Amino acid sequence: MTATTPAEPGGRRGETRRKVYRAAVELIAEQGFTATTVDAIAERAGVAKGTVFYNFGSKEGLFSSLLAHGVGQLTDALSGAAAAAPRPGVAALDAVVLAQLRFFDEYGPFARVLVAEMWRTAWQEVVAGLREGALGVYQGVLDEAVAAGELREGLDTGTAATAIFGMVLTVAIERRALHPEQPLEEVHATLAGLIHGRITG
Amino acid sequence: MTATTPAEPGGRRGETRRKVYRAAVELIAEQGFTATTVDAIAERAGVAKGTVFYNFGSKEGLFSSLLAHGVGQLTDALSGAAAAAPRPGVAALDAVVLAQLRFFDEYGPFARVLVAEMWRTAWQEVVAGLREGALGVYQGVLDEAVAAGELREGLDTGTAATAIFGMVLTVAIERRALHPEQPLEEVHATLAGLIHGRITG
Amino acid sequence: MTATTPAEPGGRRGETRRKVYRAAVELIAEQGFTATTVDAIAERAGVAKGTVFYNFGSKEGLFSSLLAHGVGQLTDALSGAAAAAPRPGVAALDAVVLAQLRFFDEYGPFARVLVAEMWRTAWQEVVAGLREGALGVYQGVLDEAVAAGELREGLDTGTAATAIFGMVLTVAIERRALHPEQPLEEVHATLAGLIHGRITG
Amino acid sequence: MTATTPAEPGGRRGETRRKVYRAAVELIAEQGFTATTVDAIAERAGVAKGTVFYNFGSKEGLFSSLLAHGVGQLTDALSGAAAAAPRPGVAALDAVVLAQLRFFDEYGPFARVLVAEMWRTAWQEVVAGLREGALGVYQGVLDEAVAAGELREGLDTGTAATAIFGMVLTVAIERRALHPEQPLEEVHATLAGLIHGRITG
DNA sequence: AATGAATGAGTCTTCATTCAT
DNA sequence: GATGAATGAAGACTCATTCAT
Repeated sequence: MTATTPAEPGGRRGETRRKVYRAAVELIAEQGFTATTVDAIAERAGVAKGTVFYNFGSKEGLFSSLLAHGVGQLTDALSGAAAAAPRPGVAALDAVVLAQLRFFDEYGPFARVLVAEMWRTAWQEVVAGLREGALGVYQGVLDEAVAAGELREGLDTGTAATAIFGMVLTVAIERRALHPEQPLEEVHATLAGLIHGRITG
Repeated sequence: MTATTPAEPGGRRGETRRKVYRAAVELIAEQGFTATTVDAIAERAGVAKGTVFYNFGSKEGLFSSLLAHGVGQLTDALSGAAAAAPRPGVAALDAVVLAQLRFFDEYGPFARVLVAEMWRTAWQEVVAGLREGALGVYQGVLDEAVAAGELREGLDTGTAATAIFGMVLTVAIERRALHPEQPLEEVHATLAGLIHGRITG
Repeated sequence: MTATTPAEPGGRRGETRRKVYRAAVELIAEQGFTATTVDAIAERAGVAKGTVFYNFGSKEGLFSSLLAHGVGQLTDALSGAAAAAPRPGVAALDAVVLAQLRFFDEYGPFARVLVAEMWRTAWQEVVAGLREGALGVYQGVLDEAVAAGELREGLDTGTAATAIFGMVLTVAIERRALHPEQPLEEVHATLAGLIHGRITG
Repeated sequence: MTATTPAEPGGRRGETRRKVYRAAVELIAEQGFTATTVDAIAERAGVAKGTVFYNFGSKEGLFSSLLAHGVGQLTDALSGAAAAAPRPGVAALDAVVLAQLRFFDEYGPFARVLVAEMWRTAWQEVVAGLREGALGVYQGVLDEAVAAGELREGLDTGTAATAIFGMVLTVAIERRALHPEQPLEEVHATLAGLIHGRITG
């Protein structure tokens, strides 16, 4: 069994991996990837330093596994919201935006990690996963809105998906950093208004 | 200690500072702040390593000076576009968005630096400068659009400014990374359409 | 961080610590604290540079640990001599002086380190330890001599202890540097004569 | 005119040298030789860094010149006291001890510099000067005391001179550091009592 | 006589990674 | 499976010294 094989979640190893994982998420979110040392991760996890390497192979291995996991959860949250929306199109879009806001509200530190490390060439696979996952959800919803005639025919939904995702991401980070008391719904209303366009908001 | 004194731009010192500056911008943009070594900066600038410290005090000092400079230039570009717009309101907003796209098209690496390092607690002053500068331009334009009745009365223009800024920033980075051939005008049209709202775009 | 934990003396770690210790004492004694590089210590100890930091945390940490150890040994040597003296009072004082001379004869380099670094504000704890230890022995012996009527009633035994300690220290260093061939007993006789006073010597 | 030539004391150069000198003494006394940078000396002296080198050739040159100067002053103070003593012998010895205490009371920092740097192999000339000067005064006085029958015939006055000098030096430093309020006369009485010997004190 | 920008060898320190136990 | 002592390459930073002005 190699270092990168997850192993069955029940055993002693699964337990160890989980502890390391949790510690790593917390620390990297707090301080960023480079500033987080394996020493610190091991200490917070309550294991020896060697154990981290035994289980994840390398610091980068641990981190990319961690990023991929976060991206997966985000994708699940967004696609869940899209599916649960009463109607497709712009209404579903609003729901997805709200879901993204809520996700980053809960896993706020992850948003910062994502934004800070996303564009490193080392982790292009993760970005690719993000495109296929979270951005894919947005693009799907936008395509439906176009099909429903709610949005202009010929809209570049790929670019638009990136645009909305980045917009929500930035606002979510800033809210956490500068206005944590501002109600999520208020922020959501503002964003929805923006997307819906002038006056009509 | 002259490290913090800018020195007149003409002399020998000013010339050296400029060389170091240029080298640092390039390298940090290519590899990020942490991955860029002072050795590399000095080598590319064609000066001794000590010279970097003599002129900027520390790696962080160099970097924050660099960030502040970039933010200043960005602010100038945006406010120039706003002032030059034929009409205020949404038309001016479109002009500012285009200016931001162009700025990051030209100084693309800077966009990545900004997004990656912007939220470090170490550089909160820079973020503050960004708020007052670039985001301030957006907010001003939005306020005018609200006053002109082009946007919903009561819009939270602070949040909206952040949202649009983040949207453009994200799209600009992705375009450079994944679709560098895509015409800037096309991207601009997509973003403008999004902001102007459904159908109407 | 295990840097401050002494670790059991038997294991691998204890052995390493001992090697580093020995190398550091030699080198610092030869060249002084500042002039001694961690590189040199590691090389002479036959370990990697990182090992020094792994075990002692910092150069200063290594050094203060080293100083404290030396002070402890000195204190033991002096108090042992005081206890072993056939009679208390001035006779015991002579014995302690001889013990200090012998100690610095054997660990001569340590005397130079002590005298050169003793008054740095950074190591006030070590000086405090010296006061409680070595100087304490002197003061105790002097107090007994006063009580026995061998020394003037009301003598400031604190100052006197410092005086004698400094006297022996200075003489020991100079002897090593300039007259290493001079028998220790001769030096001791001179110092004892000085303390015992005029003619009577 | 070379860098080591003192130059006439009146001119512009003499003035500059004096400023640098004063700054260097203060700083080295406060922090020790190695910890004191030429930058700091120049800044406190209010001159450019290059000026220090122009006038003293090197940091070591400045320092050894400084040490030699201090040793000269100390020698003057001690020999003056010896000459002024009403009677030679032990009485003169007491006077010299008092003079040394007073000197280090006034130029306290110099005592610390002396004790910390005195034994560096680099400055053996200075130590030689100290021997010939300050220690020479002590030895002369002791020789007279022996000749007068006040001290034991055959006393090793060379070693005794070093012993008394070191004793006073150590006590002076400690007094400044730990008991600055204690009257000098009290300390002097204690030392004199010690040297005069038991009971008789 | 003085300056101060530039230098680069030399330091301490960090930290991901290895491996014997 | 897990450990933690040991490693050494790499990095930021210092500072005495030089030299063109």
